Amino acid sequence: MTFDKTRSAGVLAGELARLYSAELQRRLAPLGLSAAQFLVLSELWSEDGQTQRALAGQLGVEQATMANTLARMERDHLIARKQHPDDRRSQLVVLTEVARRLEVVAVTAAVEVNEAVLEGLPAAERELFLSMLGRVVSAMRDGNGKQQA
Amino acid sequence: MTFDKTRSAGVLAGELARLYSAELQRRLAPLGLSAAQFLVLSELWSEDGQTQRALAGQLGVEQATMANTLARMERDHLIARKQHPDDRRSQLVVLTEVARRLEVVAVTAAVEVNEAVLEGLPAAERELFLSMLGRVVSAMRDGNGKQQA
DNA sequence: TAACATTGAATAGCACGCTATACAATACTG
DNA sequence: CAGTATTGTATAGCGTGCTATTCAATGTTA
Repeated sequence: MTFDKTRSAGVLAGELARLYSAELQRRLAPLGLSAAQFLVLSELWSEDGQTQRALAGQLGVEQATMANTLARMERDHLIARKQHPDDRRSQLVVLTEVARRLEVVAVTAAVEVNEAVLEGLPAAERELFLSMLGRVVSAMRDGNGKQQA
Repeated sequence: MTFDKTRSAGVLAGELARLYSAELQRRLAPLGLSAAQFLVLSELWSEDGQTQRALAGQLGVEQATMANTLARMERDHLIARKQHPDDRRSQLVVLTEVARRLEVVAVTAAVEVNEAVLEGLPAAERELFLSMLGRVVSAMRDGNGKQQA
């Protein structure tokens, strides 16, 4: 009755996630960005002026988590907030000039770190690995393991 | 110049890790255990009476992280501390009776959650996926992406 | 329209990662 | 042996995830 963490997909994914985010953080730190902030920015680079709830939905985190992350990003002058035109509860999150200028260099760094991760596998297996990861995540997201659909 | 998070091994691993740990947490909560605490216990079930530093090493977390986790586990009566026989700086972390009794049911739950993760893939691909994850993690651990060896 | 439900956001409080420090005990070295 | 380095823990402070709660604004409906 033992648990072999070296053969646990969950544990291995957790360790990979920590290693990845440490390395990305190391690369982004000179730009004044963290890994989580980078993900928010990458959504805004695709489409500026989104709502807090929309951003949380895109990245799959809770609204409260996004609220805190955005508060830190506002503090660090990466984003600003604009009144929503038709809903006074809501605000639109917009990029600052500074954040807009970081796109190319930050995306380049992130792409490189992701390539470094895949260097642990022979080139021929890399696509398959990404596809498997994607399928596992999707299956898990639509309620794998939960009784009721 | 965009970043596709659906094809980023790091982002996908992070999401898988969060989904896994939420599900495991859901299963372990009735036992009074969290996912991180389960990992510590699983080390102690293999070998009781380890040092804090040894536990941190086994699980690949920093000493400070382990110190905090152990403090919570002591608070929750899952572990106790015993004087180290030959080193007065150090203590041995030992299981409580309560924690010893949780082994079978907790390991069963964890195994089931890990099986649920793999259900996202056809049976024939599961071994390969675990092997790939393991190789990627190992490569990353021994300084992939870092300049100096 | 008045009452109720829903939605967007903020906040409190917790877990668990991290780095940086501090301190005592032990080990090494001149 | 004295002085210095190393080792084992603890603690402070922070980021980023979570749930639960609150509050204002908006929608719905009797």
